[in-house]
Amino acid sequence: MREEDPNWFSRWEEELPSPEELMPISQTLITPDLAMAFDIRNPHLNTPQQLPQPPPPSNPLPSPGNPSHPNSADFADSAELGSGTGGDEPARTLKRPRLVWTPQLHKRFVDAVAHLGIKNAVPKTIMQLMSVDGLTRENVASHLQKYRLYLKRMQGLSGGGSGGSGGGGGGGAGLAASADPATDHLFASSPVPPHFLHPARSNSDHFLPFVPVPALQHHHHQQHMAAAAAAAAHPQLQPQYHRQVGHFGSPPNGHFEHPFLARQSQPLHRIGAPMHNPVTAGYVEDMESANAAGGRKVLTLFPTGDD
DNA sequence: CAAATAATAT
DNA sequence: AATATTATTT
Repeated sequence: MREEDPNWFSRWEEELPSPEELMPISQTLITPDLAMAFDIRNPHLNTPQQLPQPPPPSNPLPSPGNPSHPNSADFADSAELGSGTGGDEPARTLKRPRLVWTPQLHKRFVDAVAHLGIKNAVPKTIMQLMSVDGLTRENVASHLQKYRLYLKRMQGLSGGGSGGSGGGGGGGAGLAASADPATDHLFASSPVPPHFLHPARSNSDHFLPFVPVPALQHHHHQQHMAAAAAAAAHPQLQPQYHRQVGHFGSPPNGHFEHPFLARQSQPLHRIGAPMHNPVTAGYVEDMESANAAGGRKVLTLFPTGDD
């Protein structure tokens, strides 16, 4: 029932409404310059095939790496924003879009945590190991907080079973049984390493996990979200995308620079990670566990084949 | 002081 | 409910 159209990719933009269709409102409300600066475009261009992955909030290009579209420049002539308020430094109060934790992203998250061990699994380290462009420490921290609650919740109802859902949707994944559909969601989609649930005792914690974070470089290559999104979402098809880097650091002011963060490359494999427990290896590393793990049809990504 | 965690806000 | 943001602790 799925019309296989491997070419949809080459014409995905054809289905999109014309720029003029979705542009007017934004510029009516705010100045065009500002609109452009924020890259305000259609908030709901969400056909059955869109990229729900806004992790790279940097400067999403209005047009993908498809030079076949002459109108990509459009209003992008951009001179400089003399936006009344004496705009100058890029240190504007920019707000990056909410990060959406897709199953794939979460998978990477869990992988990182698993490899680090509960003890070393702190936001900063996790973030570094994930090596996902645009991911901030706060993003991870927030997610981690919720993830911990999730783990706790499960510990609470371990064993009890007591009728009810039990195996959830008949998943049979063999791993953590979900309490109920309303309680898990994302978390249920990724296999939770067993040792997460119990105080992994016999575990000679290792030394530093060695975080090979390449030095920050000052490049401002434009890479649209699709790349990063697809990359983060498709660890399997992970091509070595470029690593665009903004500047990140700690200004003497204690203020953050603009949110143009970037870090990438470095496929999370077995680095100097504490992965030795036979039982631990029960979970998969890089595959569509989200889908395979129990017939759960997650994947918020585009219809890359089936659903 | 930076980072982590807890608490709270959107 | 899912993330962000702030407050408090380490």
